Amino acid sequence: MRHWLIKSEPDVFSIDDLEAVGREPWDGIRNYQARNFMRDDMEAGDLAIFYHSNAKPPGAVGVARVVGDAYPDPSQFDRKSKYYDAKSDPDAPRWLLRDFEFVLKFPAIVPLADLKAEKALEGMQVTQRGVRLSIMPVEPGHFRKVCAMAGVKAPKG
DNA sequence: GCCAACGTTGGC
DNA sequence: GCCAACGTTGGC
Repeated sequence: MRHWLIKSEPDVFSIDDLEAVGREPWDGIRNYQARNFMRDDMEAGDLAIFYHSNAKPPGAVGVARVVGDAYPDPSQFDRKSKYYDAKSDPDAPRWLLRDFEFVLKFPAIVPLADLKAEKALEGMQVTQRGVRLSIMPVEPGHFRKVCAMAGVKAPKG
């Protein structure tokens, strides 16, 4: 099983929103690297740290799980969507996504500043300057460490 | 709101 | 296929 980190702006879709709906298609990803992770490298059951970006403070707020297989992001064909992509061919969709389900919410946010300050998380991508991917892989040890910092037991895949 | 960093686009 | 211009991300 692999581990991931998924970013979301809480004003748009927060960990509380995921808890409320239970399961959510991760639509609107328009970056090829992030798409490739979802399409090629994720498997059902993989766990992801849910991260709030553009928040005060930004940081890790919970855990989600990959559900099911990759499939075309419907918003790319929706003319009214801000994610509409006129260049995507319905016969060969450019953007694929996965669904994520709620696993747990941390008792309190683990702020980015704390992640950066933690020696054991050295090299974790989200703490590195200039890394703007909205989906990125996380090492198993880093995943467990973030859960420990949050005061929760790392869930099993 | 600023701006550094990075990805994408498009002219050539 | 280079690279300048532009748009976006996201911390601060």
